[in-house]
Amino acid sequence: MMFANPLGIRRSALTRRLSHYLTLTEAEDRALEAAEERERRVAAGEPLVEASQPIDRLFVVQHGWLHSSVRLRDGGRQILRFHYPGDLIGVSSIAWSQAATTLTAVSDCIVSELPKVQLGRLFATHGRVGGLLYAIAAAESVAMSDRLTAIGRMNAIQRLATLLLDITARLRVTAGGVIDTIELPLTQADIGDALGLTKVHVNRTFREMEKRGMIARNGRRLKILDEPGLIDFTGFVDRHAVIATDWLPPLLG
Amino acid sequence: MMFANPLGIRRSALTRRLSHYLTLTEAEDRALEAAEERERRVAAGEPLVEASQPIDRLFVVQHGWLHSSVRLRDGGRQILRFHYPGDLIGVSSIAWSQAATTLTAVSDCIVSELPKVQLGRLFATHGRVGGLLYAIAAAESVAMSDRLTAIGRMNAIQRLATLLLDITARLRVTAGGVIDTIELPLTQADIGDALGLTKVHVNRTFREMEKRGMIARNGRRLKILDEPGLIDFTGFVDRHAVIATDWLPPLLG
DNA sequence: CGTCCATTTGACCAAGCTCAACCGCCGTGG
DNA sequence: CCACGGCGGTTGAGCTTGGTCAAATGGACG
Repeated sequence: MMFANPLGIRRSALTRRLSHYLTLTEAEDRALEAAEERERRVAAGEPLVEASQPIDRLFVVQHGWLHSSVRLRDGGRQILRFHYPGDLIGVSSIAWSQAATTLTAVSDCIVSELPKVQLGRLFATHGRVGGLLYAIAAAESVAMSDRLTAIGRMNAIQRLATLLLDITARLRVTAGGVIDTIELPLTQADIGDALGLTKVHVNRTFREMEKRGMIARNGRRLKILDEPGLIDFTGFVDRHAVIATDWLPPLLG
Repeated sequence: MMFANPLGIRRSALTRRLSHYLTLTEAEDRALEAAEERERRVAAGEPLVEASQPIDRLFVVQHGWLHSSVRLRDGGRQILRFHYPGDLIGVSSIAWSQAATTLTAVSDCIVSELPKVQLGRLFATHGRVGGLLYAIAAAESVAMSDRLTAIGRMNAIQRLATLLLDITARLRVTAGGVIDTIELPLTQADIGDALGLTKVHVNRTFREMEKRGMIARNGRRLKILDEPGLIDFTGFVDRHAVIATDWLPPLLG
């Protein structure tokens, strides 16, 4: 838990995110907060969990960015997803007792621990919350399908454009307001590993997008100049803004 | 439900698959069977659901193969996943009220319908089953990460090899026994759309694998000649064989 | 026997990769 | 205070993998 919690004040980023989608009962809120244990800090670039390491807990991102990745035999790397505040991460360890992916901090991070056993308890006693977690997992799975589609069937410019649009859309969920400028803590090598491109080609693609007036860069600050145009160009769909919860049953007694 | 169910006889493929991972109580078993509604047949090549079509239910594959895919602006297609008996599909409709992907029968199929509302009820009343569904979703998400990695960072031979290994591994869950020969109902164009390759290059890659003695083909019957070799060659990991359930709480009451 | 569709093959093309060098910024140590 | 080293970004030259276009083959089925 974050600490003794007079409802509404300084809750876990997970609880805050969930109540963004669904009004939680006091009991559900308390159960969620109680499931989380001590916090950990991870400095930018440091690993939180290494692939194939035994693990019995998940993590909730409270602050900062991380990514999950895998290393290949030949030294290559694929970045699978980025994780933002409010995300429940390390989910692959639910299905097995070892981590399937490496979790690495992109910026300085704060995460809190959520033991699998606590999650199991949560599913058993607050099934509605379980259902909501399932829905969020489904949405994230679709977001990953979008990345798969981009890598499988789009050229470099479209891949990069969808990534930038996706990051912006996800940040808006947490930040609330209207954002069109983002501070990218990623290196071009990171972006390449996420998009299935080399860092050299990521660089050329960035410059090409600038030349075409799609984006403007200033250091790692990046501004999307024509978002509707990019959305049309890539067929991007925002998977983060809304999630249906109408199918969850009304509160039990 | 399939029909009135004296436990153990002719249950839904979903119930059978779940009990492969976890011993279900009689109540859980009954609730699962009751959640499913009428069955539908879909002929090979026919769509079951079209992307962006409004939908309020999921489907359980009872028999046959399907795939989920998206179409691109330029006419291209990306196949995201294949679905086999025992799979709960159309999960993207949980997060929204319309389908995110198109579901198409690869072979002649039987599916049964599972309304979202029933799923919600299942989560609320049988949280342990909800947790198991969550674990399976997590495993499938990792399997999709593997495909992402293959498309993003591997060459054509490795991509095709991992796909063949993955299909074989998944079929073993349902079929039980030791399989090294599979009947592929997919065209080479389908395989290309799943791997981010053109059908022409899929063909060349198949021939190259034959030439190297990795596989043997006879019509659409395909035999993997050196499975350990291929596993080593690709770094393949079987994501289907086992799923941890130890974190789920013991039965309530 | 003809039609349709999947598979196969060839010739040529191009997006993105590799290798290599260079730049610019920043933190560190002398 | 400045020199040095390292990392990320930038750019060029040449190459490779896989794409494109087009045509031929072959099997299944009415």
